Amino acid sequence: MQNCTFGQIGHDGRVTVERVGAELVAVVTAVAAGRPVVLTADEGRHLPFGPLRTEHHSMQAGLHAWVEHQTGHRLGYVEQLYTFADPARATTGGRVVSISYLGLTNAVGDRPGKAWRDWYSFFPWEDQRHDRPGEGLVREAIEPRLGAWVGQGDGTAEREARRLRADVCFGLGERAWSPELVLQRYELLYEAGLIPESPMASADLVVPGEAMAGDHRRILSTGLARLRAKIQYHPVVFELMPESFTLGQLQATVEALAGQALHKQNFRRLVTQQELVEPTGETHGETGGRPARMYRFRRAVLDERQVAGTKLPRTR
Amino acid sequence: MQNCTFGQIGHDGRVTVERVGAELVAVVTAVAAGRPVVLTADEGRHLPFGPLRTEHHSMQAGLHAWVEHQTGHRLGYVEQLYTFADPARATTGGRVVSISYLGLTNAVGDRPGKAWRDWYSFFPWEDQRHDRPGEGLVREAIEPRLGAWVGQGDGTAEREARRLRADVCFGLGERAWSPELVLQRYELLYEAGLIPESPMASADLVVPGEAMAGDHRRILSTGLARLRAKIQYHPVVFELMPESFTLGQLQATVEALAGQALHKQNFRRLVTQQELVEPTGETHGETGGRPARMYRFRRAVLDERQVAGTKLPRTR
DNA sequence: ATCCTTATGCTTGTGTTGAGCATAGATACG
DNA sequence: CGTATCTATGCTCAACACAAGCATAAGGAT
Repeated sequence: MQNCTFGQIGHDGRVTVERVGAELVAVVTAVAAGRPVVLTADEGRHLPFGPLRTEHHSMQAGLHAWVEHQTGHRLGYVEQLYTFADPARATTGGRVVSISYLGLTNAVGDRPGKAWRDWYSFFPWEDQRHDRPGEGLVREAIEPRLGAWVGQGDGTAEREARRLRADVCFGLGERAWSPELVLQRYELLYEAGLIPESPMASADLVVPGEAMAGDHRRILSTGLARLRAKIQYHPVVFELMPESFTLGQLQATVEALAGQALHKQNFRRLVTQQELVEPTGETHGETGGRPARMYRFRRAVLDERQVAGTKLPRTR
Repeated sequence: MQNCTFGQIGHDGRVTVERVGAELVAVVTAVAAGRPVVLTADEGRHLPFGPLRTEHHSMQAGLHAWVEHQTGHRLGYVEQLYTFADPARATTGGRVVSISYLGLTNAVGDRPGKAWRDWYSFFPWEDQRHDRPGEGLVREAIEPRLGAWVGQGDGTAEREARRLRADVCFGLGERAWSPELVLQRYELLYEAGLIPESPMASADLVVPGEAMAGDHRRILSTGLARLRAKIQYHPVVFELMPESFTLGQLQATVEALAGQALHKQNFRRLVTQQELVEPTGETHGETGGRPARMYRFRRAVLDERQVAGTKLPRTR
């Protein structure tokens, strides 16, 4: 008889599987007028979530159907994020497994009880588009408080480790800011007690940014991190764009996600050179400058290559 | 009252969560003497799996404890792969959610009932280390059979799409072979009926490679794909290495994972230049050539940067 | 007419990467 | 002992990718 389980096996050789609750959590995002937004419920306190139901053919299908019903818009892209087994609920007998998904759509349709909220109202420090080097929330509010946390470490080695971690996460000292470290930054602030959800938090030291119930802000940060990483090697940005758009709008969308300003000329070269888009022939002249050409996404690239992304040319 | 579920809510406002079975599946790999191996059970028919149990503090902890108990070796690295809701079992009332993990260790210890199997006994076409261009299993067995599958498509458009997909997955025509498309290749072969697990399979057309029970070979291919992708941007290879090693051994390990031969001088330059390793001062002269210097992994890089990988310099 | 704005094209310097040549230090064999 | 052979290691060079900036085009506002 096989002996291949993590736990014990019943006498008949069949595996005894504990029954747990299963729920789906969705991080649905869109970009509207240069603002990245996420679908929330309960006045922004929750991400949309709900039980996995038997009639869902697959989990992805369930999420698709549900979001399209709720928002009236097609989900262009769905990807599984992570599965959490909430330890807090494990001991109370009713263990729950949360399976989280990232979904992208290109239009925001409102429904009662749901609201699109700006990403950066939950993570204000992640938006560095308008910060000058050496200014902004990180320098003014976060760096000094993390400095205090570093100083509270036990012993030199512990303080050194804390200093290094803070520097890497927030691009302090001579280090560069890495947009995709969203989750690591959230976890660091959590451990340092600078987040309201943290058990170690003291109200007067908390960093700006709206809290969410349970671990939903943590799940949201996982979603942002994944999306920021993904746009660098897979053309998912286009799921957030309308059918036709200007390169300026495309860049504004990428900048909204990355939280960083990009070098315009290099961004254009990258996009056009990779043949990710083709001109529609029309132009767009609403901006009070030279009218921009309109483009559409060449969906064929999704078949032609498995790797093709919107890399990020650095600053400005 | 909030209205934020995928399904219905009870009268008290609490969410009714369906109870499902939860099981953990492990893809545990090591590299021994240049062969990448995976831990299997039941004569290679299964990956190790078992129920999620209440006493597991977290799922990762459960996997760690379990594998260390089974193999006697420390798991250096554990990462969640994917969560599957097996649709086949959904309708029979006993829905099961499978949460799969990738684990890496640097030593193979045997226990009764478990066996380390070569990756490439399950996916022979993924090992191209010794193939010359234009030869090997892909050219001889897979390309012609996929050609037939392409020809069976309905209409020109469908045949074109099939041709494109086959070319991208297997690097046919002028396209390059992408090591990390392991899952896509498995799925293509499955759909084309060239895999024994497939319902469309005909015994005489099946491609070489051992089958596994259920979807375990699919889960395994997910693990390989993740690992091949990960070594390019994160220094996980070192979890598979002993404490000290030569650059030649390191290269052999990476080649075993990638299934491709690498350019030796460039590989060395990449590793040393990134300061991933430091010399121990000892040398190793078992190979009948100039003795190689021994190195150890600089664990500090894991803290210093979040991004640091073993990129793959191309062929030979 | 002048200035401001946005869009778009082109150039230049730097760093990364693929590929190959050359040398060093050991063993095997006549 | 000399030579062939093997692996390890160091170095060079050309092609390419990328960051950064300059220059020009085409519209609106005053």
